[in-house]
Amino acid sequence: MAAGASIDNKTYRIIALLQALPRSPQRVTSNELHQRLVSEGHDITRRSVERYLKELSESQTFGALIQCDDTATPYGWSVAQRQNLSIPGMDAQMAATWDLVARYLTPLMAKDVLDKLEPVFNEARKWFERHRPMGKRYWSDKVAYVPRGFHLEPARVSAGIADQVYDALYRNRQMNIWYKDKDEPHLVHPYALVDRGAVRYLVVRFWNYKDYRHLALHRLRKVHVLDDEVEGASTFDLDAYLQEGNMNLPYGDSINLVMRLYGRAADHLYETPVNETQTLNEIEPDVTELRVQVQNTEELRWWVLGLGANVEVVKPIKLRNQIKLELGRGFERYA
Amino acid sequence: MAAGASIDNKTYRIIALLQALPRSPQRVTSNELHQRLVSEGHDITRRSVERYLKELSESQTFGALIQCDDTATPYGWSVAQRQNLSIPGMDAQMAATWDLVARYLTPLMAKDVLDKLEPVFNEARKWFERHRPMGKRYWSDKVAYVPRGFHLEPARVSAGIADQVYDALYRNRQMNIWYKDKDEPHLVHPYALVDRGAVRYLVVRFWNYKDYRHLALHRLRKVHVLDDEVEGASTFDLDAYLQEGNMNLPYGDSINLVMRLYGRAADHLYETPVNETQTLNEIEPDVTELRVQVQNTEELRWWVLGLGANVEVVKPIKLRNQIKLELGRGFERYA
DNA sequence: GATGGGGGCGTCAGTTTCTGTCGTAATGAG
DNA sequence: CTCATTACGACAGAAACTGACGCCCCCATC
Repeated sequence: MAAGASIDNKTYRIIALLQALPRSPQRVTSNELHQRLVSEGHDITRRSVERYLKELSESQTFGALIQCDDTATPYGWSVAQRQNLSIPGMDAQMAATWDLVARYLTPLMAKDVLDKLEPVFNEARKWFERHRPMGKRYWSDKVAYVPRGFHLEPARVSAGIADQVYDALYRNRQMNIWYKDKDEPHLVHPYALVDRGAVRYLVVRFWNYKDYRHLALHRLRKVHVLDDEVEGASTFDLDAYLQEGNMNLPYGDSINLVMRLYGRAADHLYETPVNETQTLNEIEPDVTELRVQVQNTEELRWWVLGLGANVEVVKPIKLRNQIKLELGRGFERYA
Repeated sequence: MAAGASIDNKTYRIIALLQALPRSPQRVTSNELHQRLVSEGHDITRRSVERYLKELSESQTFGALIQCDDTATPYGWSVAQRQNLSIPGMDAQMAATWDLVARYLTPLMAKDVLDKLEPVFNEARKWFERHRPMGKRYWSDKVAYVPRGFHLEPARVSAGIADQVYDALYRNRQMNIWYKDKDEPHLVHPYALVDRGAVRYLVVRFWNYKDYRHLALHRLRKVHVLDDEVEGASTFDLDAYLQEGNMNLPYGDSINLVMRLYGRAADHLYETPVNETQTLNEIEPDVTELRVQVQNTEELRWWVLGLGANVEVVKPIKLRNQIKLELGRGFERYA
């Protein structure tokens, strides 16, 4: 057949094989790989798979990429940690972008998630090393990323815990968890994960209970994924759940904010508006009026308070009074 | 030769070929590709390169990946935008991670940078579609990312501008720039890029001037990269430059902050500390004392002010007075 | 309008490479 | 100990790949 023909060819088989390989420390036997390729439509014998694997692992191009654990039979094949190969290859733009992404994410993301991206960052780094312009500065010495906002350290999640939680969540599996310093495990049904940057919360139902609970991921000491399915996984609606205000998330009512900004406080809003509904009017010298439709959230109050004496909330009256009260009580602390 | 043997084989040649292909809209001719492969040590005729390209572009596996512009001779070959192929392939973990990364970065990064990552995000998305569990929810319906902090829209940079600026910066090339509404171009030497999340600044020296200036990237209307080298590119030290306080960046003196937190305000600091020097003591019921060594920056003041009436700065006295003054002046606005 | 260089592509035959099959030795589980 | 499974060497037929050549077309230059 003409259609199948393109697939039955060493090159395509090898690509398929490489793509079927799992990342270490997972591994597969040649037998499993063979079955997988066959099920994908490749007409191939197991012997060939074995031959490919051996050849690839000894080749220059893939030698570092492919690992074989031959301490036990059957051998276990995998792709080395931290290694990656992309098509198309890196170029200056891409490498620079990954470099930047790494910097953006480092202060933000939990380390265990970041580790998953390591292979790609590594690929970019290797590109830089290979193309290092002689006697010149690295690209990374030319770009600085200094995020705004005060930085708190992300909570640390024990190694391996996150992997298993994600797996259970993905496959809709119940889990046994060891939480905090409790000794006995609890059986839970996981429904969703809410990432707040520094802390991740797992939305679960404990065995036998009806209500949803939130577990901070970094408080899990140990996890055991079971084979039993989560009950009602398909009917749980995360968006709705959050909108109902179940996690104190910044989903507030929509309000029409009117605020006066003094001095140069309004400058940055010209370039980085709150959102597309924003309008700015200079109502008198050095006083700019901001009108914008926003969610009335805890986050908004932080922002307004953080601007200190440079702003004055005009409307809504309720928010105005809240801010006024907060500033007043804050000032009293120092009396 | 045994060493060269592994490279002289269709599979490896094709991998090398694929990696040598640039991302659209850049493109290469078969001739250039041939030369490149030869220079990498592959012993191959141009005819074979042509054959490979044709075959690949018609194949099932790479058909979507490889593009050929045959409107003019010589043909221009490239990898399609938004397409990617990784080895090893995606798995649930990876796909989930990319999904998350995309969500982290979307509110944070400029769109033009994010577009560069699109191929990888796309690969992850395709994985989800292919492995969609029947009748079940998508992974993305199970994970929410709700970053803390108030969100402002990143400034928009015109298409193509950023690419050229990055290119000039990388290759140490002078540029002609059209800034704001000025009609004539200016000749500048670019030295570095400082990314503040919402806004990116280019550190340059104008032709003939000694001092460094900062240009907001989104204010550039047009850019033309020249072939002349930047003067003194290798001696410019970005870190030192920033430390000198040249950009109002949050590099402040190191201070020993002592602060009282009332009510539940201290709770989150137990899980997400400011940094490793932090200590927390409950000095009386509902009053926790925080001691930590931090940089005394604008960012810190925002954070403290944002916490409103729940905190009281004890030391240093100078900061205490600043905050007190700010709260007092803020409160007066509402009188 | 002629001309020439370069590029794309069809063809072909020799050679290389690849593949399935089979056999053997080794390994590990029961 | 036995048996199933695995890794791997060998081989011959089949498939594919390759380089060489030549033709035609396009475009730039004269």
